[in-house]
Parts: sequence; structure tokens; C-alpha cells
Amino acid sequence: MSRRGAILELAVLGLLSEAPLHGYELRRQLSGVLGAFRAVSFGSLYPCLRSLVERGWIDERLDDDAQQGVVSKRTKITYELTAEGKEQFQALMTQAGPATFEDENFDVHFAFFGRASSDVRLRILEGRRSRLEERLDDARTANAARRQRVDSYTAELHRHGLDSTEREVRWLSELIETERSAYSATTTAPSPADSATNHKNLLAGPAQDKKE
Amino acid sequence: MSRRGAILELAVLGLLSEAPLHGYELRRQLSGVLGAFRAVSFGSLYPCLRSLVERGWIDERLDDDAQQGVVSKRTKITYELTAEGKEQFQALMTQAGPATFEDENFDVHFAFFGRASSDVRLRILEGRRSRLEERLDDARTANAARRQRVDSYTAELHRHGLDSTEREVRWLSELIETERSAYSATTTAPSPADSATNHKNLLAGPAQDKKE
DNA sequence: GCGTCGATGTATCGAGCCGATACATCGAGG
DNA sequence: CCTCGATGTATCGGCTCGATACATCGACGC
Repeated sequence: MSRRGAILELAVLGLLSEAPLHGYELRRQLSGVLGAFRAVSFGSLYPCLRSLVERGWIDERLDDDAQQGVVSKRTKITYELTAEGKEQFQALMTQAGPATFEDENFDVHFAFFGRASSDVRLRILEGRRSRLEERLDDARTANAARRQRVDSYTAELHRHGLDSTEREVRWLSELIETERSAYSATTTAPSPADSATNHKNLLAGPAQDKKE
Repeated sequence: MSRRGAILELAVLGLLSEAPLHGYELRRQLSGVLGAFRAVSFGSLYPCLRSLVERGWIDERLDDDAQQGVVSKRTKITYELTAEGKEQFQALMTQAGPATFEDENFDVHFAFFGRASSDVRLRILEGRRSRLEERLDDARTANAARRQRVDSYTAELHRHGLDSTEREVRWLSELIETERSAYSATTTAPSPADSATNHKNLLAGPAQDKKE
């Protein structure tokens, strides 16, 4: 499961859940979300869009300012989420499997945290942290196993890697702490019950997503 | 130029430049060098080895403890560098192009710094740092461009990315500093002329950092 | 107006990458 | 002596994505 392109699909659905977009613009926004560098190639994007259309998760719409008869290359094709697409996006954000906790996948999920519920956010943050701690263990074990044999540059590389990972763990811990207090703040006093349906913006969000 | 597998070739040559190894062991050492996780698949490794043999950079040798007649699967095939392979390894380490400064490639080059000369090390470290600073610029520019539109999680992700990158730049700067003093210690007083063909900013560049 | 040039826009293709898989052998331990 | 997990070599096919093609738009100089 979880082909490489799955994460691209999630990102596309996430962006489209804000507003309909056409391919070129989608690509730009994508590199914005994913981190300013590391662009997505059209060779990945267009097949992905086609596949999503086939599955009925998004619809395409030609918006030609001119007459409908005029269809040239370069006619913009705007994509928008279908109802099913919205469900799928929520489902994908919610079903956070092991793959979610790997580097690139986590980044994308995190970027769209604003559209997930607080408990999903917590679960993903904690899963990611576990994954990193697992890596730290592995690395330290391997490190101890071959104490002497590495040259000093290799050792320095490993040290730096460990350092970065530890730092990310700390970052995650802070986020988890924040998320927890926000979560308990909303669920404490008042009737809890149905948090599930009510998952819009438990958190101090960015978001206030504009209801269409 | 610079296929994806090129960096795997370098890593293989690097490991074999220490000692002859067979495939399975090569794979293990590889994951050790590359950072304890992120293993190399045999589907990449064996084609790579074959290609290197074809090019005459490595030789294969069956070391069968038993008679030569006995050749089963599972007979170890040990690979070792040829004279040409050694040259190629040196050449690959020395010709550090732009691709060298990207993440994975840099890691591998760094891991084998012990087998490069000091000026090559310096050039690669500085190239890497420039690359990261370029990314920082891009990210900050993009950041400023769309000041308002990102939600707080996306913003936090970007902030964390910037932070990591800045940290790595600092790490590189320390290494560069160390390398420089070691370098000048070996070349001590004498004429600077020989040092650098003419790499424009081998020492200039973004080097205004603390010269403490 | 008119030529040109860079940004915008959609789209495809094929080399090559790698996860899944197959198969064989070895060593340890019940 | 038999099973099971680690060691070991090897291939294949689906998928990815960089390179590439093509068309149009807008701005700017002249």
C-alpha cells in the first residue's frame, strides 16, 4: 500500500479543499506548502490529477473566458473537489498509518493540520515522535555496535544526524504539549460527548475556514 | 548527467576503496554510512555493481572456500577496486559539481571526506553552505511574498524548516573553520600561489562569519 | 502596431529506479 | 535432524519524474 504518489494526492486534495485551482497554480502552491524548494514535476502532477478525476474525487471544469467553442491548448482546466473527494480527504487525514510518520508524508499531513481534528493531530504528532525515537534507538545501537571502525568524518555525520533528529523530537514534544492543553481546554468543563462530529476548529486555528 | 544512481556508485567505490566486499556486506556497510536507516535495495545495488564491472572500475572474484567446481547460488562474489576504479573514485570526489551540494549527495561525499584532500573538502563544504543559503533566501523571499495567506501550521512547518537549515549552515561553518585552520597549518607560511587554480571564492564568498 | 521574449499553461514519454519476490544455503538450538 | 531466521545472489515490472514539446499571453521597446 501507499504508493509514492499517494502523498501527492493528499496534498492536491488538501489544496483543492481550500479553493478550486488549475494545474499550474496547483504546482506553485504545492511547492509553497512543501517547503519553498523541492518542486513537484508536471510529469507527476498531471497523471495524479487524471487519476483523481477517474476516481471521482475531483471534477474538472474548463473555464474559458471566451466562447465554449474555443478550446486551445493553454485553456485553463480548473479542478475542484467533489463531495466524495471531501470525504476521502478527511478519511486520508484521519487514517494515519505507519507510512504517515515518515519524513515527506508527515510534512504534508502537518501542512494540512488545520483541516483535521485535534485528536487526529495529536495521534499523528505522537506517531511521528515514536518513529523518530525508533530511529534514534537504531542509530545509537548501530553506533555502539561498531564503536571503533568509523573515520572521524563519518562519525561527525552521524553525530549531526542524531542531533537533528533529537531536535525534531523536542520540537514535536512542544507541539504535542500545546495541542494537549488546547484539547483539554475545549473538552474539560462542557459536555464532551460528540467531539467527533464537531471537529472543525478546536484549536486556536489559523483557520476559520470560510464556509462556502 | 548525474543519474540518481551515480551517488550509489560513489558510495560503493568509497567502501571498496577500504576493502574488498561482497554484495550483502556492501549493503550493510552502506546503510551504516548513509545514516543507519534508509537502506539500499538489492534492486539498485546489483545493477550498480554490474555496471561498475562493465566499466572496468571494479573486478569480481569468486571466493569459494571449497573447490572451484562448486558454484552454487549463495557463492560469495567479492568485489574489489581496479586501478582505474581508484582513479575514478578520486576523480568523482574531486569534481564536485552543483549536484554534489544537494542533500543526499552531500552526505555521501562527506562520509568519504577522509579519502579526499583538504582543499576538496573545503570546496565541498563551502558549496554546500552556499546551496543552503540559497535555499534560505528563496524560502524567506517566498515567505515575505505571501505574508498573510498561510495557516499557522503551515507557517510553523516553514519556521521549523528554516530553523533546521540555519542550524546546518552553522554546523558547516564550524567545519569550514576547523578545516581552514588545519589546512593553513599544513601549508603554513609559504606562498599562497599554489593553492587554488582559480576558484573564485574559495575563501571569499559568504565567509564574513565570525572570524573569532 | 509589431516583433520578441519570458512567464503561463497543458501534456507526454521513456530511461531508470526500487519494492516485491524468488531461490538457495548456513548455523544454532530444541 | 529439523525447523527457522539470517545470509547470500538475483530478477522483474510497475511507477516516477526530468526532459521535452507545444501553444498562448502580456509587457516592453521601437
